[in-house]
Amino acid sequence: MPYTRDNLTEVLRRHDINPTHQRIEIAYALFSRGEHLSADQILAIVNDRHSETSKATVYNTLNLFLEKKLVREVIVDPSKVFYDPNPSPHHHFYNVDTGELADIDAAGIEVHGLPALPDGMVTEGVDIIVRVRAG
Amino acid sequence: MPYTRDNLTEVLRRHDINPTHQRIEIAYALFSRGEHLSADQILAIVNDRHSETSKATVYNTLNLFLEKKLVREVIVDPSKVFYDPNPSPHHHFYNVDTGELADIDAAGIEVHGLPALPDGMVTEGVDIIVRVRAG
DNA sequence: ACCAGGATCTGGACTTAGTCTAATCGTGAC
DNA sequence: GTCACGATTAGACTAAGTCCAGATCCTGGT
Ligand SMILES: [Mn+2]
Ligand SMILES: [Mn+2]
Ligand SMILES: [Zn+2]
Ligand SMILES: [Zn+2]
Repeated sequence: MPYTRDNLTEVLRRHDINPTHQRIEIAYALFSRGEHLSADQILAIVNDRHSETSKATVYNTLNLFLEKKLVREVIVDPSKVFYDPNPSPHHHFYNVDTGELADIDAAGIEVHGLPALPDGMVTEGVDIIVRVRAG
Repeated sequence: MPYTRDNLTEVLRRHDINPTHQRIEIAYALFSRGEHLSADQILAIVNDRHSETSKATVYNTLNLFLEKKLVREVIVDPSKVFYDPNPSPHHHFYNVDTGELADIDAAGIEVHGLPALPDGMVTEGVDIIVRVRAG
Protein backbone atom coordinates (compact mmCIF):
# COMPACT_ATOMS: atom_id res chain seq x y z
CA MET A 1 0.00 0.00 0.00
CA PRO A 2 1.37 3.43 -0.90
CA TYR A 3 2.42 5.94 1.68
CA THR A 4 0.01 8.78 2.26
CA ARG A 5 0.23 11.72 4.61
CA ASP A 6 -2.53 10.05 6.59
CA ASN A 7 -0.90 6.71 7.18
CA LEU A 8 2.45 8.40 7.80
CA THR A 9 0.75 10.42 10.53
CA GLU A 10 -0.04 7.13 12.19
CA VAL A 11 3.51 5.88 11.70
CA LEU A 12 4.84 8.98 13.40
CA ARG A 13 2.48 8.52 16.34
CA ARG A 14 3.54 4.91 16.73
CA HIS A 15 7.14 6.12 16.96
CA ASP A 16 6.29 8.65 19.66
CA ILE A 17 6.68 11.57 17.32
CA ASN A 18 4.17 14.38 17.49
CA PRO A 19 2.97 14.58 13.88
CA THR A 20 3.28 18.23 12.90
CA HIS A 21 2.76 19.51 9.38
CA GLN A 22 6.50 19.82 8.74
CA ARG A 23 7.32 16.40 10.13
CA ILE A 24 4.65 14.79 7.99
CA GLU A 25 5.98 16.48 4.87
CA ILE A 26 9.54 15.41 5.62
CA ALA A 27 8.45 11.84 6.27
CA TYR A 28 6.40 11.92 3.07
CA ALA A 29 9.40 13.11 1.05
CA LEU A 30 11.49 10.20 2.28
CA PHE A 31 8.96 7.39 2.44
CA SER A 32 6.93 8.07 -0.68
CA ARG A 33 10.09 8.03 -2.77
CA GLY A 34 11.76 5.21 -0.90
CA GLU A 35 15.12 6.68 -1.84
CA HIS A 36 18.24 7.52 0.11
CA LEU A 37 18.23 11.30 0.35
CA SER A 38 20.51 13.93 1.83
CA ALA A 39 19.19 16.66 4.13
CA ASP A 40 19.75 19.11 1.34
CA GLN A 41 17.65 17.13 -1.11
CA ILE A 42 14.89 16.78 1.44
CA LEU A 43 14.94 20.51 2.12
CA ALA A 44 14.56 21.16 -1.61
CA ILE A 45 11.73 18.64 -2.05
CA VAL A 46 9.76 19.90 0.90
CA ASN A 47 9.99 23.50 -0.27
CA ASP A 48 9.44 22.75 -3.94
CA ARG A 49 6.00 24.34 -4.39
CA HIS A 50 6.22 27.04 -1.77
CA SER A 51 8.68 27.64 1.03
CA GLU A 52 7.32 25.91 4.03
CA THR A 53 10.03 24.39 6.17
CA SER A 54 13.33 25.83 7.37
CA LYS A 55 16.71 24.22 7.19
CA ALA A 56 16.82 24.06 10.99
CA THR A 57 13.57 22.13 11.09
CA VAL A 58 14.72 19.67 8.43
CA TYR A 59 17.84 18.86 10.43
CA ASN A 60 15.99 18.81 13.76
CA THR A 61 13.37 16.50 12.32
CA LEU A 62 15.80 14.10 10.68
CA ASN A 63 17.72 13.84 13.93
CA LEU A 64 14.46 13.19 15.77
CA PHE A 65 13.52 10.51 13.24
CA LEU A 66 16.95 8.93 13.75
CA GLU A 67 16.62 8.97 17.52
CA LYS A 68 13.17 7.39 17.29
CA LYS A 69 14.51 4.83 14.84
CA LEU A 70 12.11 5.81 12.10
CA VAL A 71 14.98 6.22 9.63
CA ARG A 72 18.65 5.23 9.38
CA GLU A 73 21.66 7.17 8.29
CA VAL A 74 24.06 5.86 5.69
CA ILE A 75 27.62 7.14 5.92
CA VAL A 76 29.27 6.57 2.60
CA ASP A 77 29.95 9.95 1.05
CA PRO A 78 32.51 11.99 2.97
CA SER A 79 30.61 15.21 2.29
CA LYS A 80 27.07 14.42 3.37
CA VAL A 81 24.88 11.98 5.24
CA PHE A 82 22.14 10.04 3.48
CA TYR A 83 18.87 9.30 5.25
CA ASP A 84 17.33 5.92 4.63
CA PRO A 85 13.57 5.32 5.01
CA ASN A 86 14.32 1.66 5.69
CA PRO A 87 15.42 1.45 9.34
CA SER A 88 15.81 -2.31 9.47
CA PRO A 89 19.26 -3.87 9.08
CA HIS A 90 20.26 -4.10 5.46
CA HIS A 91 23.22 -3.36 3.24
CA HIS A 92 24.03 -1.17 0.25
CA PHE A 93 25.40 -0.95 -3.21
CA TYR A 94 27.15 2.36 -3.66
CA ASN A 95 27.80 3.61 -7.16
CA VAL A 96 31.02 5.55 -6.70
CA ASP A 97 30.54 7.41 -9.98
CA THR A 98 26.99 8.62 -9.58
CA GLY A 99 26.64 8.52 -5.79
CA GLU A 100 23.54 6.35 -6.04
CA LEU A 101 22.67 3.96 -3.23
CA ALA A 102 20.66 0.76 -3.62
CA ASP A 103 19.48 -1.55 -0.88
CA ILE A 104 20.64 -5.11 -0.37
CA ASP A 105 18.26 -7.18 1.71
CA ALA A 106 19.96 -8.53 4.82
CA ALA A 107 18.07 -11.81 4.55
CA GLY A 108 20.32 -14.27 2.79
CA ILE A 109 23.56 -12.43 3.53
CA GLU A 110 26.06 -14.17 5.76
CA VAL A 111 29.46 -12.99 6.85
CA HIS A 112 31.90 -15.69 7.89
CA GLY A 113 35.21 -15.40 9.62
CA LEU A 114 34.74 -12.27 11.70
CA PRO A 115 37.13 -12.33 14.64
CA ALA A 116 35.79 -12.47 18.17
CA LEU A 117 34.98 -9.14 19.74
CA PRO A 118 37.34 -7.62 22.27
CA ASP A 119 36.19 -8.55 25.76
CA GLY A 120 33.20 -6.65 27.06
CA MET A 121 32.27 -5.37 23.63
CA VAL A 122 28.99 -6.08 21.93
CA THR A 123 28.02 -5.78 18.30
CA GLU A 124 25.54 -3.07 17.46
CA GLY A 125 25.34 -3.83 13.78
CA VAL A 126 27.21 -4.87 10.67
CA ASP A 127 27.18 -2.62 7.64
CA ILE A 128 28.31 -3.89 4.27
CA ILE A 129 28.90 -1.44 1.46
CA VAL A 130 29.60 -2.83 -1.98
CA ARG A 131 31.25 -0.13 -4.01
CA VAL A 132 30.41 -0.52 -7.69
CA ARG A 133 30.97 1.39 -10.89
CA ALA A 134 30.15 1.11 -14.56
CA GLY A 135 32.72 -1.04 -16.27
CA MET B 1 60.92 -3.62 10.76
CA PRO B 2 59.89 -0.22 12.12
CA TYR B 3 59.12 2.68 9.85
CA THR B 4 61.81 5.33 9.63
CA ARG B 5 61.88 8.54 7.67
CA ASP B 6 64.49 6.88 5.49
CA ASN B 7 62.56 3.81 4.51
CA LEU B 8 59.39 5.87 4.09
CA THR B 9 61.30 8.04 1.64
CA GLU B 10 61.79 4.91 -0.44
CA VAL B 11 58.13 3.95 -0.08
CA LEU B 12 57.11 7.36 -1.38
CA ARG B 13 59.44 7.03 -4.37
CA ARG B 14 58.04 3.61 -5.20
CA HIS B 15 54.58 5.19 -5.26
CA ASP B 16 55.69 7.93 -7.63
CA ILE B 17 55.57 10.56 -4.95
CA ASN B 18 58.33 13.13 -4.78
CA PRO B 19 59.53 12.77 -1.17
CA THR B 20 59.54 16.28 0.23
CA HIS B 21 60.16 17.07 3.89
CA GLN B 22 56.45 17.67 4.57
CA ARG B 23 55.34 14.54 2.78
CA ILE B 24 57.80 12.43 4.69
CA GLU B 25 56.62 13.85 8.01
CA ILE B 26 52.98 13.21 7.13
CA ALA B 27 53.73 9.66 6.04
CA TYR B 28 55.73 9.14 9.23
CA ALA B 29 52.85 10.38 11.38
CA LEU B 30 50.51 7.85 9.81
CA PHE B 31 52.77 4.84 9.30
CA SER B 32 54.81 4.95 12.49
CA ARG B 33 51.65 4.95 14.56
CA GLY B 34 49.74 2.56 12.36
CA GLU B 35 46.51 4.22 13.46
CA HIS B 36 43.52 5.58 11.63
CA LEU B 37 43.89 9.35 11.87
CA SER B 38 41.88 12.35 10.72
CA ALA B 39 43.48 15.19 8.77
CA ASP B 40 43.13 17.34 11.85
CA GLN B 41 45.00 14.88 14.02
CA ILE B 42 47.76 14.57 11.44
CA LEU B 43 48.06 18.35 11.23
CA ALA B 44 48.45 18.49 15.01
CA ILE B 45 51.02 15.68 15.13
CA VAL B 46 53.15 17.10 12.36
CA ASN B 47 53.25 20.53 13.97
CA ASP B 48 53.70 19.29 17.51
CA ARG B 49 57.25 20.46 18.12
CA HIS B 50 57.35 23.47 15.85
CA SER B 51 54.97 24.66 13.16
CA GLU B 52 56.19 23.16 9.97
CA THR B 53 53.36 22.18 7.67
CA SER B 54 50.24 24.05 6.67
CA LYS B 55 46.68 22.78 6.66
CA ALA B 56 46.61 23.09 2.85
CA THR B 57 49.67 20.87 2.53
CA VAL B 58 48.26 18.25 4.86
CA TYR B 59 45.10 18.00 2.77
CA ASN B 60 47.00 18.18 -0.53
CA THR B 61 49.34 15.46 0.63
CA LEU B 62 46.67 13.14 1.97
CA ASN B 63 44.76 13.44 -1.30
CA LEU B 64 47.96 12.72 -3.20
CA PHE B 65 48.61 9.67 -1.02
CA LEU B 66 45.05 8.50 -1.71
CA GLU B 67 45.43 8.96 -5.45
CA LYS B 68 48.71 7.05 -5.42
CA LYS B 69 47.09 4.36 -3.29
CA LEU B 70 49.55 4.75 -0.46
CA VAL B 71 46.71 5.15 2.03
CA ARG B 72 42.97 4.48 2.16
CA GLU B 73 40.15 6.56 3.50
CA VAL B 74 37.61 5.18 5.92
CA ILE B 75 34.18 6.80 5.86
CA VAL B 76 32.47 5.99 9.10
CA ASP B 77 32.11 9.20 11.06
CA PRO B 78 29.77 11.72 9.44
CA SER B 79 31.96 14.61 10.52
CA LYS B 80 35.41 13.62 9.30
CA VAL B 81 37.38 11.24 7.13
CA PHE B 82 39.90 8.84 8.63
CA TYR B 83 43.10 8.02 6.77
CA ASP B 84 44.31 4.47 6.96
CA PRO B 85 47.99 3.56 6.50
CA ASN B 86 46.89 0.11 5.36
CA PRO B 87 45.83 0.45 1.72
CA SER B 88 45.07 -3.21 1.13
CA PRO B 89 41.48 -4.45 1.34
CA HIS B 90 40.42 -5.04 4.90
CA HIS B 91 37.52 -4.31 7.21
CA HIS B 92 36.91 -2.44 10.46
CA PHE B 93 35.54 -2.53 13.93
CA TYR B 94 34.12 0.85 14.79
CA ASN B 95 33.57 1.73 18.42
CA VAL B 96 30.55 4.00 18.23
CA ASP B 97 31.19 5.39 21.72
CA THR B 98 34.86 6.29 21.43
CA GLY B 99 35.21 6.64 17.67
CA GLU B 100 38.08 4.15 17.62
CA LEU B 101 38.73 2.06 14.53
CA ALA B 102 40.41 -1.36 14.52
CA ASP B 103 41.40 -3.41 11.51
CA ILE B 104 39.90 -6.74 10.55
CA ASP B 105 42.08 -8.75 8.21
CA ALA B 106 40.28 -9.51 4.96
CA ALA B 107 41.86 -12.97 4.80
CA GLY B 108 39.36 -15.40 6.23
CA ILE B 109 36.33 -13.18 5.74
CA GLU B 110 33.69 -14.39 3.33
CA VAL B 111 30.43 -12.76 2.44
CA HIS B 112 27.73 -15.06 1.06
CA GLY B 113 24.45 -14.25 -0.61
CA LEU B 114 25.24 -10.94 -2.24
CA PRO B 115 22.87 -10.38 -5.15
CA ALA B 116 24.21 -10.21 -8.68
CA LEU B 117 25.34 -6.80 -9.83
CA PRO B 118 23.16 -4.77 -12.18
CA ASP B 119 24.27 -5.36 -15.75
CA GLY B 120 27.44 -3.60 -16.80
CA MET B 121 28.45 -2.88 -13.23
CA VAL B 122 31.63 -4.10 -11.64
CA THR B 123 32.61 -4.34 -8.00
CA GLU B 124 35.32 -2.01 -6.85
CA GLY B 125 35.44 -3.24 -3.30
CA VAL B 126 33.46 -4.47 -0.33
CA ASP B 127 33.68 -2.63 2.97
CA ILE B 128 32.42 -4.20 6.14
CA ILE B 129 32.06 -2.09 9.24
CA VAL B 130 31.20 -3.83 12.49
CA ARG B 131 29.80 -1.25 14.84
CA VAL B 132 30.58 -2.16 18.45
CA ARG B 133 30.16 -0.62 21.85
CA ALA B 134 30.94 -1.43 25.44
CA GLY B 135 28.14 -3.56 26.86
C1' DA C 1 -13.94 33.22 23.87
C1' DC C 2 -9.77 33.80 26.44
C1' DC C 3 -5.45 32.79 28.34
C1' DA C 4 -1.13 30.33 29.84
C1' DG C 5 2.49 27.16 29.07
C1' DG C 6 4.87 24.07 26.53
C1' DA C 7 6.26 22.34 22.17
C1' DT C 8 7.65 23.60 17.67
C1' DC C 9 9.46 26.40 14.12
C1' DT C 10 12.32 30.04 12.29
C1' DG C 11 16.11 33.22 10.32
C1' DG C 12 20.37 33.92 10.80
C1' DA C 13 24.67 33.60 13.23
C1' DC C 14 28.02 30.29 14.01
C1' DT C 15 31.33 26.15 13.62
C1' DT C 16 34.23 23.36 11.15
C1' DA C 17 36.03 19.98 7.47
C1' DG C 18 37.70 20.64 3.36
C1' DT C 19 38.90 23.36 -1.07
C1' DC C 20 40.80 27.07 -3.75
C1' DT C 21 43.82 30.77 -5.12
C1' DA C 22 47.39 33.69 -5.90
C1' DA C 23 51.78 34.59 -4.03
C1' DT C 24 56.08 32.71 -2.51
C1' DC C 25 59.65 29.22 -1.92
C1' DG C 26 63.29 25.61 -3.26
C1' DT C 27 65.90 23.22 -6.25
C1' DG C 28 68.04 21.59 -10.08
C1' DA C 29 69.38 22.65 -15.11
C1' DC C 30 71.73 25.63 -17.77
C1' DG D 1 73.13 33.93 -11.44
C1' DT D 2 68.74 33.07 -13.43
C1' DC D 3 65.06 30.46 -15.16
C1' DA D 4 61.52 27.06 -14.76
C1' DC D 5 58.63 24.32 -12.30
C1' DG D 6 56.88 21.73 -8.62
C1' DA D 7 55.69 22.36 -3.74
C1' DT D 8 54.16 25.06 0.05
C1' DT D 9 51.68 28.72 2.19
C1' DA D 10 48.20 32.06 4.42
C1' DG D 11 44.07 33.09 4.23
C1' DA D 12 39.67 33.55 1.77
C1' DC D 13 36.03 30.70 0.65
C1' DT D 14 32.27 26.82 0.53
C1' DA D 15 29.01 23.99 2.42
C1' DA D 16 27.08 20.59 5.97
C1' DG D 17 25.45 20.85 10.12
C1' DT D 18 24.46 23.10 14.80
C1' DC D 19 22.88 26.64 17.90
C1' DC D 20 20.19 30.34 19.68
C1' DA D 21 16.74 33.52 20.99
C1' DG D 22 12.51 35.16 19.44
C1' DA D 23 8.07 34.11 17.16
C1' DT D 24 4.31 30.95 16.42
C1' DC D 25 1.44 27.19 17.11
C1' DC D 26 -1.19 23.96 19.87
C1' DT D 27 -3.81 22.38 23.82
C1' DG D 28 -6.08 22.17 27.89
C1' DG D 29 -8.22 24.88 31.65
C1' DT D 30 -11.35 28.44 32.89
MN1 LIG E 1 1.68 22.50 2.54
MN1 LIG F 1 61.45 19.08 10.93
ZN1 LIG G 1 19.06 1.51 2.52
ZN1 LIG H 1 42.17 0.03 8.50
